Amino acid sequence: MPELPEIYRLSEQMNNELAGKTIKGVQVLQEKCLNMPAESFIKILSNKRIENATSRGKWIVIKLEPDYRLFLSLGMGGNVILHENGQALPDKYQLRIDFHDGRILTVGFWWFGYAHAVSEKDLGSHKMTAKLGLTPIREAGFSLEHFLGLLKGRKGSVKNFLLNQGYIAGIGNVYVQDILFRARMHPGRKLQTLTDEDKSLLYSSIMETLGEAVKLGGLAYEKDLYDRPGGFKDFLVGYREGQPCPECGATVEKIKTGGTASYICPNCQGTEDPVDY
Amino acid sequence: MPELPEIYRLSEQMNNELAGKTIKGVQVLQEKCLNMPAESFIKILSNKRIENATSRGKWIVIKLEPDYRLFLSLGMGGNVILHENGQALPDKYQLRIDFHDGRILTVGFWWFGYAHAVSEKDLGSHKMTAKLGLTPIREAGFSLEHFLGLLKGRKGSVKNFLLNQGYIAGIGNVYVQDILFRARMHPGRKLQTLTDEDKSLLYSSIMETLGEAVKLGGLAYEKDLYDRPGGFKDFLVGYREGQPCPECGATVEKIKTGGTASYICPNCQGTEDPVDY
DNA sequence: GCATCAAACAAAGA
DNA sequence: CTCTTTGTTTGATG
Repeated sequence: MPELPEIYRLSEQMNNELAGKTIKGVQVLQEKCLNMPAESFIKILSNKRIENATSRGKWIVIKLEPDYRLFLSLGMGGNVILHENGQALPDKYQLRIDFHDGRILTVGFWWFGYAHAVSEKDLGSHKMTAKLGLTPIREAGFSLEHFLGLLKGRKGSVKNFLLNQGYIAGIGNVYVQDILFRARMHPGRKLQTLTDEDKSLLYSSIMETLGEAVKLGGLAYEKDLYDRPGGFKDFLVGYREGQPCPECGATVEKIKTGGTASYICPNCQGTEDPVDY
Repeated sequence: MPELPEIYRLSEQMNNELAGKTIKGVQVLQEKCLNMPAESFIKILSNKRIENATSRGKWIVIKLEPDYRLFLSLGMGGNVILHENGQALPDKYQLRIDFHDGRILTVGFWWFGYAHAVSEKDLGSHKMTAKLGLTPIREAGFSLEHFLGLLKGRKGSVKNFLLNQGYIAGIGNVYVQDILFRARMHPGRKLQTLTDEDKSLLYSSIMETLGEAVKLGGLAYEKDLYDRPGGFKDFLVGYREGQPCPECGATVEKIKTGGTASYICPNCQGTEDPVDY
């Protein structure tokens, strides 16, 4: 489950290593992760020069000259690894891209991922990326003002809001746990009950949680372009079921919130709302 | 997504089979589809004699003697099946009603459905059924005059009007497609732009589309009380994206109209209004 | 009061 | 650990 920090790191590394390089060949081992037949996909990528690599939310975006973008999503988990000339490849991967300098990029995911090639003129109709919100940390436009605007008149629970990629791109069920804890909010807290102070606090929680994770290079159990782990491993409450809350010592609980699991301190986050999931 | 024709057929079959029968026992497998605790629900239904079964819009209405009604809604899809003595039951269902003659009724839905028991004196406060409009075909009161009265002074799009159960009960996102095509109207067409002729045409389209579907026993992919499919499968434009319009041969398009999808012939229905969804 | 919009709801399938 | 799709109802907002 790579989220914003992991994808950010990968895209930065890819930009450093691959900008200016030209694709020599492409091998597709799982056609259904594409948005077109493998043949067309290979034809589009082959001999294209990479202009740059960046990210939007949980998507890696690779600009191919002159007018295509390659969107990569690792779905619920996976990796993108750059292999030096002669270095062994992983046992399993879905996509392999060879460069003229002999280096090889492999893209693998263990459940569902996508590799979509989209022309500039079709960007608007690429459903999965056309309507993404801004990416915190990465895009300066994600300001407190912007955030308050997003919340205006919005209903539903704060957790569903944070996970909705159309509002904010890049938060998944991992980082959302600590964001909510930092803001001392129950995941089921209704947006309409948030005070201005709550909203500012939530904004800072997002920026701090993601900012720190980006600085640390993402999660310790996710790998970067060089197959090295990140440095973020000390969750506040996320995935710490049964362990003490770092703030008050109460036991962290795992609860079901709609379709997803949530980890909360029932003391610090539990008093807010009469919402029973 | 059973709509008027499917629900009509089911209620007729239930009336034929179950009127006069007495409920022996009730099993609730999903309490949240009820409007009360399972215990109360079971107590109300048990040993009640069924007076008759009928339908209103998308609701099956079962009258229990002396003063209760059981309302069933199948939500986005489901089935009501009557099992003869000893016949195997489905793998999954939410509600099971046993009769003294050994037959068993199972009610199952794959998303959200309701089984609400309401006393005669509380009918007015049962929000989901209290303010339903008339049911075309089933209720003779749904005349051209009545229909014109409904439209008087009303604003908004013709599709939203047709789907509003408070005006007309029983039309959903399936049948509305062909009703609009038959009337040669774009779903976003504003009611205020309709001429008298348009309104009559729309009325006939409703009566013809639903009338034919009722005659054919509803949709071919929905099952009746005996687990048999209906005979309606030849949509004019509904769910025929990419196929030729039966009238002019133009390619049927799938478009977003507010929250729902619409299937239209851009040639036959597209010229009417400058409404862009 | 009415039209519009967004959200919730469950589960499967990618 | 993901995201989309599906149809209906409801509750907030203008």
